[in-house]
Amino acid sequence: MLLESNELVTPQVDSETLSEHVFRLIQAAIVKGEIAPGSKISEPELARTYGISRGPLREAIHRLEGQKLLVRVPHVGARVVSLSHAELIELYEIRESLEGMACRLAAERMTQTEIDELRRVLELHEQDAAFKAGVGYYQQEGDFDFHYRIIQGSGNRTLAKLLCDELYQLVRMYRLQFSATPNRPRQAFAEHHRILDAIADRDGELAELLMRRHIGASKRNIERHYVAQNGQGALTTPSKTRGDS
Amino acid sequence: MLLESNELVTPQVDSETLSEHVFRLIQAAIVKGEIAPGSKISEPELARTYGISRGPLREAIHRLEGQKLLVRVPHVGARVVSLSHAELIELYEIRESLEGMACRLAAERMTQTEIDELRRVLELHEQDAAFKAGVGYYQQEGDFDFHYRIIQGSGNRTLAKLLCDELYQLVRMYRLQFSATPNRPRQAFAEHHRILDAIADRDGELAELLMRRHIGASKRNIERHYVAQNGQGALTTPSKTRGDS
DNA sequence: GTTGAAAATATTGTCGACAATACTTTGGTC
DNA sequence: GACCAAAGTATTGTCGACAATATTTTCAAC
Repeated sequence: MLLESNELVTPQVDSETLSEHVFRLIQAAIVKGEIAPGSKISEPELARTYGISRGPLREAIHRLEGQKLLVRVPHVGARVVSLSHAELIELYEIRESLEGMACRLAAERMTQTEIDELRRVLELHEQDAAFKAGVGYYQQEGDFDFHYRIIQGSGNRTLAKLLCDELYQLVRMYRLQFSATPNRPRQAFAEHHRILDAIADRDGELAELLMRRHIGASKRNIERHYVAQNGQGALTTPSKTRGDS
Repeated sequence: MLLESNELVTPQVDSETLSEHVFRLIQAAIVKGEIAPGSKISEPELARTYGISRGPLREAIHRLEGQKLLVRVPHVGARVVSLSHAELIELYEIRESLEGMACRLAAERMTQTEIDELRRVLELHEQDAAFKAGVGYYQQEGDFDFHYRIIQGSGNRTLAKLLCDELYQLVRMYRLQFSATPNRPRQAFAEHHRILDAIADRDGELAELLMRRHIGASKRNIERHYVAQNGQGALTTPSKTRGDS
């Protein structure tokens, strides 16, 4: 009840709509795990928390539902999504397909300077990865994310919006859990490098193939984690800020 | 069997939420072209039209925005989306990728009875296509749609929801315009047949390849239409049933 | 006649209150 | 003690009204 970690009450830019503002706030809270997966969304409580009325809040909730971050049941309420193992795999199959296509297009359409920048991003990662030597190489935010740059480089803005603005919110929710696999970071880095080479060669077909294998490897990595850890059922809280009952 | 075709005006099943109801109503109206692409959505007017208050209507609008059927500008209002030529092509690139993946998965996972049913659907289409002999072969709704069946057969429910419940609304909006291309129907039918054969052979790789080429052909068909018709700019109202050429 | 500013109008954004539905608690019966 | 029913409580769904912002109209000046 007394969790007052909110520096968020002040809508500094008031040109922005309240609904829009609270939409992004809740979105971030869900992705970061501050609101536990599967937990119920109480409209009166959230309205009090953010100091707004239920009107704009409900509009935000409906948008969040569209982004698949919430699941709503009429007359009952909304819960934060909690992907089952199967659903997470399904999500990765979609990524495999979509990012494969993005990578092919990027190989065909990226400018030379964009490719050079991408190489620099990878070098940056290498230094960072060299530090941690095995653990924690995982995609930074925005421009520093290898995948993000390629998707943008595809030139397909609709695809980019779909991947970066929508599906990736879900992906990020569950990414942290599996980042600490022994060899995976090094391997992922090597795969990134080979993808970049294919793009630099303007070999769209190969670039797509490599990207699909890259994401397929991540998928298998998740599957391995799954059989290792718990037997079945839904995945539980990726970052437990608090226990819920 | 007497059936009522006017379940629109009266929300007989009041277990359904008003917002949900009007959401589907407006969605259908947009897809059918009853509300012209690019036209402004007036909240007071729509509220009067459907006999509801602005609250639920706004919630529906926010969901529609998430489905990319509306474009909203804060403090200004919402307009029905009007895809530019480039955006329509981008949409088909996404379909190419996603339905290709779906087709591969379907080849691997569909049951034998599902495959048999799919063959029967195609035979049904052949009879119908034989009638019209060249024009008008274009995907029926739901279970009778070849693509729909394959997507469902992929076993990836997340993918199926994304394709059938969301992207396809947009696709349907613009599908009618290009249905009357001379040879395309026959060719499309032949392509469907080859895809089915690949699925029956359990050849996922080939099935994916063929599906991608199939949708790629549709894409090129659209591109051809575009250069033939108008020089540039956004596509205009697909609503009118009569084909203008 | 055109341009620009200011008033008037309309539309969107937000709120609090009420109705309808789901959930919880209470109490009674077997 | 367990199970079921009814009252009570809480939450979601809907509404009408008001505030804030955009758009249109009016009208004066050049």
